[in-house]
Amino acid sequence: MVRQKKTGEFLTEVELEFMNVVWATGGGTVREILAELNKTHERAYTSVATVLKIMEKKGFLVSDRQDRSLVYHPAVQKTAYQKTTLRNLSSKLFNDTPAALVARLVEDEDVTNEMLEEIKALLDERLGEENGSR
Amino acid sequence: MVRQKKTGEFLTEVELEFMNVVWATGGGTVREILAELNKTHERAYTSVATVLKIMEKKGFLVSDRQDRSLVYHPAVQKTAYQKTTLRNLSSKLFNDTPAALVARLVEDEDVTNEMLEEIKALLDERLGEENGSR
DNA sequence: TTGGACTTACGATAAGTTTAGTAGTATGAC
DNA sequence: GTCATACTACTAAACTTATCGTAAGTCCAA
Repeated sequence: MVRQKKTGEFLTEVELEFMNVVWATGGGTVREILAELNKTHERAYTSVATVLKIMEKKGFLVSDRQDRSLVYHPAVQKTAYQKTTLRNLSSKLFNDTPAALVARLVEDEDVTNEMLEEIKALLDERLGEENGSR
Repeated sequence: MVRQKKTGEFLTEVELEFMNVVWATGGGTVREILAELNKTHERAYTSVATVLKIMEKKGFLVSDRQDRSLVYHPAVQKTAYQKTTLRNLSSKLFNDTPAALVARLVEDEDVTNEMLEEIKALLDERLGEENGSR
């Protein structure tokens, strides 16, 4: 039987690595993105160029031409992607209950009390906001 | 160049679907797992058998033989897998700051105030626990 | 003006994913 | 004993991912 996986909804491992660079820097030429990536992991120029092209086709990047070079920019905001990813994770692995997700996060010994307080502050902020607005 | 992706650390889309059945039921024969899966998505018997075998090789499942049939069981607890997944997500997409993750979660309009209160309660529980224990 | 340097486009390759067919083996009914 | 049944093992096909090489075009300098 023929497959037909709906592709491109989420970033692959490598694509995410690329995207993090683009998000952090705001984008740039293949050469510039390559330079940034190679700080942690050597890759050939053409490898980077190919992946960037694929990412554009998938809608994660846009490009415009400056001189002879393509300049890539994010087409999706990091916050938006974080949101869809969390929503997906919540639905696929946490039964659509975000509280369960946070519960697991909170269980992690490596999460410090400071972090927890920080998280609590965020919740209070949102809760207070809601009450104040109605 | 040869690729050598470190495979099997995380479940694929389909594997996660399978694993959710195994976690929910505690496991069973290919026939039983197939029956459960086919409630939402028709698949051939051999497709299911193949994926289960791969998952065993990857270490997500164990099997023992009962009569002629293989009976599969989870080799990894759901909570443990949730934890590694969250840790990975936090590191790759949230700069290793779980608070940022929760911030994005809390922003989601579909997360109700009840859920938020529930989350807050979890935090208080863990924070109180820590204080009491030292 | 020609040759190097740089660029993108395209193709190749190897491995992983997802689906399912076929073969071979064992069991139980008749 | 033989035949249908049911199971696993093996194979394969189509597609995605990740890597990189080669070709072809453009531009600048000697």
